[in-house]
Amino acid sequence: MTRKVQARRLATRDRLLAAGREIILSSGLSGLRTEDVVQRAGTAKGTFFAHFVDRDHFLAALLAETLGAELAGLTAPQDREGVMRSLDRIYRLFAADVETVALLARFSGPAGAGMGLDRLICLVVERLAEGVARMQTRGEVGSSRAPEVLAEALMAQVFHAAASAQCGLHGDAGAVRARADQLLVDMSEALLWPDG
Amino acid sequence: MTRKVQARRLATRDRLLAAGREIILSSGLSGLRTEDVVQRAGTAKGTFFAHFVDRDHFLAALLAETLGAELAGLTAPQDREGVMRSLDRIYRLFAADVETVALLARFSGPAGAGMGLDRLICLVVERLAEGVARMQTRGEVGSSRAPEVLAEALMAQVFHAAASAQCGLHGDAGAVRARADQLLVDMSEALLWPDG
DNA sequence: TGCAGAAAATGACCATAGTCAATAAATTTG
DNA sequence: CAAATTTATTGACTATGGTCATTTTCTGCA
Repeated sequence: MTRKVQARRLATRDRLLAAGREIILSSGLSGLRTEDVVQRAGTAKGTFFAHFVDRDHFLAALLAETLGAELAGLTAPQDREGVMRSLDRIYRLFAADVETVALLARFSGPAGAGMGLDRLICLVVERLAEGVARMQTRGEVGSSRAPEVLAEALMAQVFHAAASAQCGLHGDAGAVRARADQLLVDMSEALLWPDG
Repeated sequence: MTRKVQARRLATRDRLLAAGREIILSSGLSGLRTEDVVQRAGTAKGTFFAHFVDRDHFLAALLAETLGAELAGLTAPQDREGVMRSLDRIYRLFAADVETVALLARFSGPAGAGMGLDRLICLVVERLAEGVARMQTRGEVGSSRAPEVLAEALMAQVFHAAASAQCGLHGDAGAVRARADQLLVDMSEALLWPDG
């Protein structure tokens, strides 16, 4: 017989996540080691993996928290400038860390691992689609394509720009970043305003 | 004083790569363990890391070989159908394996790690740009955006579709894959032919 | 209340990527 | 050619993610 989840389990999970949050604050996503997490949370190693299938799923849960908080106030963009502002905001969050890019690549697709990150991305796409749809009715964006398709295509540009921004870990990082910034603008505009 | 690279070193490198190739053939990218590689190549563990900064760089080198061979015959697409054929071909290669997607996310940007994979992607983008430029002169694609931008945006769609296709490791894999396939078509067409 | 069984937690243990001081093999130089 | 120097290789060692049989704690029920 399957019994209900005990409060103890939820408390443990929360302690693990809280520990992870603290560690990330000081060491970043890449600097998080499971050993540190369980020590800080006061649990055994095995407990960690009884709650999260692997380190990446744990990080994804934390990332979803962070991004969720940052993107909570995201509203459907109203105009050209609004779209570019929104995209840039999301892009900056995504490009913050190499691990962020890797986690998004692994978990952000449709039917993701269901740990929150995928749902968060879906939500962002929906917001963008709302904005696009509204602009389509106003004739500011071509109407021959579904707003959902355009919105997802925009997200693809954001992902790609974020990945590009992180690829240049050697060489002139500033130049690579600048190129990625510009790339996002150009690609997104090409998608929504193909005629200028 | 800096002396030239010894033939011995190149031979060792080749043995490592050859070993990796064989292993991948039977076990796939994900199944490759460095221990197996060095054993098969008849070298020590340390030698492996004296040649490749980490496992991923090694895999990237091998992946570049494979993709390079597969994409050697890629020509600039001539028309609408040609573009979609090319994109689909690249997409299928990228979506072949979870590790492939991860490696591309890490190494394929501009100023990548310089181990061949990044150059390969640049080459593919150039080919696409050629095709796009030719179609622009014929008026089959809008001319207000640089062909390089459009080409890179197309690659972003391919990356995203490939990532999406791999996200659904649980659930109905076939349905997830089908969705990713369609997504690529829709997003790419929206980019090049916004008016239908 | 106490017992059967399920859920949760444990930590010793394993797998594997990656390091580095030591050694061997080339190459230059006098 | 022998010593000096640089390049290449080695393998024992570390770091860390992840497993699993065992133990502990909780829950429902007679």
